[in-house]
Amino acid sequence: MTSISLKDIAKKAGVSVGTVDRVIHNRGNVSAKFREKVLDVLNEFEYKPNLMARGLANKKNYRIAALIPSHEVDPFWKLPLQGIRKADNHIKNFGFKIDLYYYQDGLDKDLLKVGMQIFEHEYHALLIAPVIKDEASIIFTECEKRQIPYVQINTFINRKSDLFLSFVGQDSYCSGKLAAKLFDFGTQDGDTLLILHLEREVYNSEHLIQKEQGFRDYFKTKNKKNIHISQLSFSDLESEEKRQAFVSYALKQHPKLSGVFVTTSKLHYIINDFIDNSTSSLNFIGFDLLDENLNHLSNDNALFLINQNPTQQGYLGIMTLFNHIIHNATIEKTQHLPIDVVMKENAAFYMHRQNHVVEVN
Amino acid sequence: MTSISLKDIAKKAGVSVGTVDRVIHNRGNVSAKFREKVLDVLNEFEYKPNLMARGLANKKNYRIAALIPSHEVDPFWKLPLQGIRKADNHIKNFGFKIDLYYYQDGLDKDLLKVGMQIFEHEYHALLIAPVIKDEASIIFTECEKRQIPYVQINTFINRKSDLFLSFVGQDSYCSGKLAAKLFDFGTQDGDTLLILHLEREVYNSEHLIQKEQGFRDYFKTKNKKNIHISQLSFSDLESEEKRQAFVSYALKQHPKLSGVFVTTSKLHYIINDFIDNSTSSLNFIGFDLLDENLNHLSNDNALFLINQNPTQQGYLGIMTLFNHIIHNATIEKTQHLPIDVVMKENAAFYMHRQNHVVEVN
DNA sequence: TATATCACTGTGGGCGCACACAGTTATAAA
DNA sequence: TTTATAACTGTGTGCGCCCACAGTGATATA
Repeated sequence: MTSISLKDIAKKAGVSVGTVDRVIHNRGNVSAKFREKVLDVLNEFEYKPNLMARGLANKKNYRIAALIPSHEVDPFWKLPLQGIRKADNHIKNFGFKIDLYYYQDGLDKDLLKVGMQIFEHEYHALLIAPVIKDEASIIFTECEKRQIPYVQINTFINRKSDLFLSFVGQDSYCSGKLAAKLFDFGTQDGDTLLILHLEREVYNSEHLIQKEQGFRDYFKTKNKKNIHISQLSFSDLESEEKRQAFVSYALKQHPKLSGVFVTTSKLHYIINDFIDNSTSSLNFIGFDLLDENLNHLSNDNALFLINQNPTQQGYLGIMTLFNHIIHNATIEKTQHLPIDVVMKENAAFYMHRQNHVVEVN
Repeated sequence: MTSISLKDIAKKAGVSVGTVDRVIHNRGNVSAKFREKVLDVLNEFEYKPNLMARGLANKKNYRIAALIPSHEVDPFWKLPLQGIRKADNHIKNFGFKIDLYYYQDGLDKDLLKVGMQIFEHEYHALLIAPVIKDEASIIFTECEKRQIPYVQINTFINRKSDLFLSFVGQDSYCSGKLAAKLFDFGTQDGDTLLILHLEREVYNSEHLIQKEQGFRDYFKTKNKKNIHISQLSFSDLESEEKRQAFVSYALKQHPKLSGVFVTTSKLHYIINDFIDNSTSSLNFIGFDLLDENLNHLSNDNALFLINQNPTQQGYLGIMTLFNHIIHNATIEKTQHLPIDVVMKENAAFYMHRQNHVVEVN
């Protein structure tokens, strides 16, 4: 009934627990004969260490660095941070310590600068949101040189190294497709749909490109309603004047506009400008359950928000590192989170979702 | 840095660990003076027991009974079962053992008969899917007499007892509203929408009533498109002849029918009959990610499936009992799971969702 | 032969907690 | 006063594991 213990293994193999321990941890100093014997018994009885006992005895400390954009610049990053904190709580009693590093997204070279500080300390693993590809790549190279395993969240940047354990995030292409399908369902013949990137350097942001591609591809395969797709970029969100100018321009350019697909969490910046300036009614699809966006949901303005599960991204990212370190588990290189379709009617259920787990403390 | 231990508390309170232990577990035999002192120190330092040490030391065994409909009758119940199994894995090293009891839904009094078998053994808690209200109520009464705490999943039956810890499931009313909103988005002026209950004794199934009510209430508050709502029930799903007859009748009755809302997971039984017999194109909304339903999603037929998160229901239900027993945690009486809107484009992400947790073994 | 070195193996303490049991004091009864 | 009883309080053991350290032989060196 009760699972097999180290001592049991030792007895069955005719050695002491110390020897079994040495075999399990590859500490050496074990004769080939015994080593083999122990390995056999270990296998035969499918020995699984008792993690509670291990955790108790093992005073080893594992340190993880987490590098994400500051939530003071973009409130979106509060959510992954929450997930990281939750994971921290769940694993801290196994001797894990997470240090947070924030970089200013938008401030030139800040990802790189803050990232390099990490290497001034000894870390066993790194969680990173590699928003800026070029700078992140330098960090990755450094990790690989120092043999530090890492997990990417939110943004995927391909690396060949074994130290790149996993990407945790959304499937951007699919989310674009999904947005298109929703609009297709609720749009009249001959209408125009606008893809709106509210970021600089779109060409350098793989996930935005993917979303647009998915959106376009959907209508490439089926477009019975003869819907017209357009695309614009704009990033001076803080200036009301410029926003207004941009929106009037966009509306003038697209007289039959019926829907706007904003590819980031920044729909809330500009939705009112569209509503105020448009003569006809518009549908909106944006991303992420920020308070700012949710307000518009309850106002019946934005029809759909696509939830990228950012909190889960942080949580899963850390847990992936934990499982790698503790269990040496094999891990999927890509861990896609669900693409939740959120409307006024079901938003509440996505807000304070619990992670019911075995709480250790 | 490292969290505070029993011994620390003992020292600070000027007593031995035994006394602190007695206070914590309310074992009595502690003078009022010391009891208060220890309680103060406990509070001041926010003592949290180390669950690893506790788990190691505590050889106590907890037994949980789980009573759900057999998945041989309705494949839906495979999903909650999966969740229960997963939870079992996560907590078995804390000395928890789950025994499964299956009853035949539809077989008269079987819930009651199988349920009463549970009381032939000693259980610390019960998880139950109380599909049949009258029979389940007798089980609840027995639990209350024997002081066995229980959690309901899937179906909610209100009880005043403190032993009724929580209901884990969907908010049926909201899911009805959500279905209405989706149809509203994609429906033309003057169309008809049909609410379809594919069950017997609808009047006795609270969750079906709730779904219908939510659906109707949505259009009560806003019906700019002047959409007509109708309702039908049908349950002879195995007979092709009767299905055909029913569907022709339904279509004839509703010439402007554009959408069908099936309130259970049984959309797959009847969707083809509708498609084959209808001259115009129809939209469908149903429940649950059964393989049978998913096939239709990928065929572009059923537009939306609402996911009730049945696997999570099983998982959360067990974890709720676990947390109650181990942490004596206060628990929300109602734990609503998200109402996921599932389309062809995001279905895959809901299929094999992981629960990343601290795996103890 | 005595001694140092090496390769290996077993032993024991301790992680934080639960619980049985032994020890201590106060109170009531003889 | 002595004894029995009750009301406390402290001590010690073990859960399964990790790891430092103390052995034990065998072989090489002085």
